Amino acid sequence: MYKYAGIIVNNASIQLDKPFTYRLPVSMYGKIDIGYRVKVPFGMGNKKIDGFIVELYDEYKGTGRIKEIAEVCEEFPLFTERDLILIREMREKYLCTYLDCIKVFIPTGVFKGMKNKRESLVYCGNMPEGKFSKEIYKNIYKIVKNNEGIFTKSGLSREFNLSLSSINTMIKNQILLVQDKVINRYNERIYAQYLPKNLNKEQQAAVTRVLSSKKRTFLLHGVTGSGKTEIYMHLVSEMINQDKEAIILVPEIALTPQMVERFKGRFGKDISVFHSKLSDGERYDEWLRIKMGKVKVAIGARSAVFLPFNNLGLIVIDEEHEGSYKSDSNPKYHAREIGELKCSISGCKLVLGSATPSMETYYRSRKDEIELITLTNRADNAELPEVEIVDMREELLNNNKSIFSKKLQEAIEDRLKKKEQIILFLNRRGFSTFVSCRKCGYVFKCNNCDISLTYHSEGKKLMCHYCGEKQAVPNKCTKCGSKYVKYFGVGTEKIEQEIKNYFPSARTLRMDFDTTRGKNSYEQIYNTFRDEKADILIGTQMVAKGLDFKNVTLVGVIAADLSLNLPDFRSAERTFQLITQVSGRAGRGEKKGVVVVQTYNPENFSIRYAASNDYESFYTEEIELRENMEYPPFSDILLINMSSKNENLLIKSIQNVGIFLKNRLEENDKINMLGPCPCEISKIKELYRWQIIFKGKIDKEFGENIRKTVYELLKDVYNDIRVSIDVNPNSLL
DNA sequence: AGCACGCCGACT
DNA sequence: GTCGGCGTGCTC
Repeated sequence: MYKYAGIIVNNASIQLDKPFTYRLPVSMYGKIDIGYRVKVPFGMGNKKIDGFIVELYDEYKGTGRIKEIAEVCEEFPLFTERDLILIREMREKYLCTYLDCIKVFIPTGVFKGMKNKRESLVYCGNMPEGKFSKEIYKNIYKIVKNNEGIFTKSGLSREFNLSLSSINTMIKNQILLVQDKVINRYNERIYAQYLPKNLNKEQQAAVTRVLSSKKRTFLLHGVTGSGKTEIYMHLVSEMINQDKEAIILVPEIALTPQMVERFKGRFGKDISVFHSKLSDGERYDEWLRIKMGKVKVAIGARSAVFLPFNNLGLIVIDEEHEGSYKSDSNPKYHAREIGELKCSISGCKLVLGSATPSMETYYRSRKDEIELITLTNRADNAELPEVEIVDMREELLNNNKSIFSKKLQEAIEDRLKKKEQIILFLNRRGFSTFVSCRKCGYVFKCNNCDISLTYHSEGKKLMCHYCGEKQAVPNKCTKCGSKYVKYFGVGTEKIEQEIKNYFPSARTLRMDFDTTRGKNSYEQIYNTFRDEKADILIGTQMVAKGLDFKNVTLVGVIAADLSLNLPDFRSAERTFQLITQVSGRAGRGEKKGVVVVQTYNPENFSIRYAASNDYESFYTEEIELRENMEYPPFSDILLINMSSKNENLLIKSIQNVGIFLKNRLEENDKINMLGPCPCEISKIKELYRWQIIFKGKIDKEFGENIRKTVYELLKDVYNDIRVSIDVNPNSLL
């Protein structure tokens, strides 16, 4: 019989990141287990705080004084022993605390004392006799009889226009009864059915391979439009047949309405949808529904990978190359890595899908750690679009100073005439992306960040895209006072204006961060374009993902180089992915699509191979670069980022850390240290930013060492300096 | 992270 | 002689 428990207390301090031993009161013997939440007295004041049970033992051999657990919070554990394995792994891998890792398994509602929502529903009681035989009471009774247990008192009075006081009188005399019932906060809408489609041979083969192979992880590499969603759905159906459960991860649930609609339409009440707009209560209810085994399938963004299924058979990660699968707050996990860990712990399967797999994943499929399944055809035999690269330097030589090449202009005109639709992609919002003085060259910068300001024509303000600060439009240079302030660089707002100049009759829609801020604005834009009430959709990344419009036959990439020139080792990969993804929006119906890619680097390999839809060649060239430079997948990167409002203190502190770690690294020739140096973006929201990068084989021992050293060295300046440690970060900016 | 303890200066 | 400033160190 367990008499003692190791408990992680709910306190975010790293110094408390270890189990504390508590005694179980006799009344709790045999009643609690790993994963239970309890209240424990903690500290000198014995304040009651939350704790989570991570260990259980029969006797206590230590010497310190021991306190007793005060109470158990829920009658069920919040995480399982299997989850605990994952919690331990995550803590070591991502260099964070137990508590960070525990919290991802638990909906926030639990900590706010969230309970099941109950409502008092009205039922019929004794027959209305005596003074209740009056018509108004009989009428109420009849209505309740027809709607027993459906409405609350106020609901009845509202829906049927009944007198609330009459209802109350009837309740008092037990003509009507009231009973508490747990209700689900989640609104159970019925969705248009989405029936299974017949799979083509390739799709069928993919399903069979996933189900029959002994391997656990699969990469479904299929061209855009190859029908990966339908494969996922067949796999999920098969799981349900086997009485197993499935999780579908999508990059950003708000941007994949089609995928969500299809899954809802197919799996109806068996599916749970997690999106960021759910309230704490709704989230808690859905979480509980899954825990109680009432739901078979969940679809959601990266955190859905932690949902408490009991008999998980399948995890699908769609568009696995997407950056949003990496968390940027602690634990800084990657959903793909969690998926794999989960699969090895519980024996389920992991299917990664992408038209443009990440270098890491494809590399591993080449080494046969992952089973590669390739889909070469579009599902309903639609042809891949034809892609043309336009050299914008030549446009300039031919005296075309517009942002549209001649080719693109002609193509737009042609589609407008044919009443076909167009998507124009530019990975930058706003009107002009920087404002500069022509006399002295001064570039207008944000006061709080090391970022040049973007001019927004809506609102006529200069805006910082990092902190959101707005400045009035300047009429003279802040530095030299000259009046020659000019606007440079093109954003989506400018494209929209230029389209209006060139094609005044065209109906345009803009889809970017600025136009999708409202609650349903994304859906509105999406529906308007789908219903063909607009001709041209202009947008940022948002238009590159998942959109499936049959009438789009032209996609224009306004400036393919933008993502290429970022000082980040993933910029070529990102460029290839973006161009491929956005090109895939063209020609999804019966008509063939055309893509025009405008660039100043037409010979760049990522642009060239994206245009020829040649993933293999892109991979071959890029992987060689990665190997030469020792970047992932040939190494790990550990990023220590420190920031502070106090620049001097920051530099002093990080240099101190740097010297210490450099000395410690001398005996290790497998790891390189870069820095300390200022980050590429050296200031954000008044915080100066510096970083140290480690490149090499980062094992758990080395990671733990770094973590301890950094926190130890910084403990005196902890209030003034923020530290972030990120293993394999998304970017190094 | 909190919170109590403790050791100094300004005040009734 | 007391109130309260925040530096220090511990939390099963």
